[in-house]
Amino acid sequence: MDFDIEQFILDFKNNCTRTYEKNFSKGEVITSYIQKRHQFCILLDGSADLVRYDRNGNRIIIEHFSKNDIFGEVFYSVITNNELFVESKQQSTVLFYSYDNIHSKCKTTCKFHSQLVEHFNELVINKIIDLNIRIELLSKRSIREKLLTYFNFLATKKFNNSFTIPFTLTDLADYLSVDRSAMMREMKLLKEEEIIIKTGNRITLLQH
Amino acid sequence: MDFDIEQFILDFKNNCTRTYEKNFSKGEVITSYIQKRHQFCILLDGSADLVRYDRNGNRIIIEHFSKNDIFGEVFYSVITNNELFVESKQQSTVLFYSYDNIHSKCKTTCKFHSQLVEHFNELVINKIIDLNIRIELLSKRSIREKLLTYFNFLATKKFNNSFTIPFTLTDLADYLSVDRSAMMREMKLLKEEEIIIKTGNRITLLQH
DNA sequence: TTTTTTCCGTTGCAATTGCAACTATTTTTG
DNA sequence: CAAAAATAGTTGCAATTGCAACGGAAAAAA
Repeated sequence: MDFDIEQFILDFKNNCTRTYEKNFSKGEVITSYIQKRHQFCILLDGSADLVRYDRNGNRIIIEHFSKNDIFGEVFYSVITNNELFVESKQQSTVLFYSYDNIHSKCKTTCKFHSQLVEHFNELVINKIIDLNIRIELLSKRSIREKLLTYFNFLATKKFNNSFTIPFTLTDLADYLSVDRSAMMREMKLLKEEEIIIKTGNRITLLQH
Repeated sequence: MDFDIEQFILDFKNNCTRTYEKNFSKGEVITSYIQKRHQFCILLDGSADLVRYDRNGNRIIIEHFSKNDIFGEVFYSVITNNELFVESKQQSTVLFYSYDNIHSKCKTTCKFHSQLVEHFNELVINKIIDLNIRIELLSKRSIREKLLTYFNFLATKKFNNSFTIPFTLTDLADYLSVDRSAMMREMKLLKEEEIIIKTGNRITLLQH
């Protein structure tokens, strides 16, 4: 993101009358995308997942949100038959913002809203990048490839071959859309073949 | 799309000096997303696929484009390690447009460019919807589910239980990221179990 | 600090899938 | 039109994966 998101949020909280803050504890549903709410949310603190449950009861994690991430139905409108939820993964604080039309400026002199209109494209394009990463992961044909692609992605992001998985392993399986036990089996093999070192959620990628 | 894309393209071709048209025959690469080109393309006629080849030589079809679809690296920037290509699937005509900064208006009185800035959000949000559909498909755990989800999607789009697959079956397998022969086997089972009727590329979904 | 719940780690087994290797059919091209 | 290329359709077999069902460790709640 090219602009200062921290300052952006501060301006937002101080200047916009259409916002409110709310706390959520672990497991609570922050919002759902069943009908249009003309609202979006900024995660001020904590973490949350965008999830879907399909007819077979499988849970799919579409995206993982952490501090300062923005989510709202503008990014997901008219997608699927299934219902989408954002679930809090821990004690989280969320800033809600309601709008009539996201692309038109507030009548009032709301500094935040002008900034929003200005930077909306950036926000959206960041979403697109996230979605494309997810497609790349899901399009891999084996669990091994999915894991290694994801690990490589995390390593690149951190500029380090050691990193911490931002999910529980159970959630990682849902994110990669594979069976958890099968994923654990594959991780075990990756360890045995000395392709990775794994200590809990900390992974080190070894050069082959 | 809320605005008249046909009129939009017409204005574009007639008024903007930064455009040129080019024809492509089947199999030709229209553009690649290896480096930034500050350019995007409108498919005036024909069809094309956005594809990626991974290290194992698997081809993955990310998106399928038909008449009037817009594509360009603004939608895919900074995604992956792999190279992305747009390949023409048949005799196609493409309108190229180069820009310095997609969000700033032309210095000249280019009607097209103002329209573009105005409608860019819509275009991008349509992209997001496509990407989400693809994620939904890829996140299904079995070939059967992927096929049925895709078929349901096509049926919904056409308001009809009968529809034509806009891919060759070989390409459909790449789009769903599954082995072609395994997909064919699954289709055969779906026919035998009288869940679908299949005549070439024409599918009818039967109510269970 | 117990108790409860969630998460991790494992394994046998059956089902699904990918791979390879064909033939048949359709489409394209010289 | 004939030859070549692409696509469709099959099948056996091996590898991978999902499912189910555990026990143990860790984290959260009481």
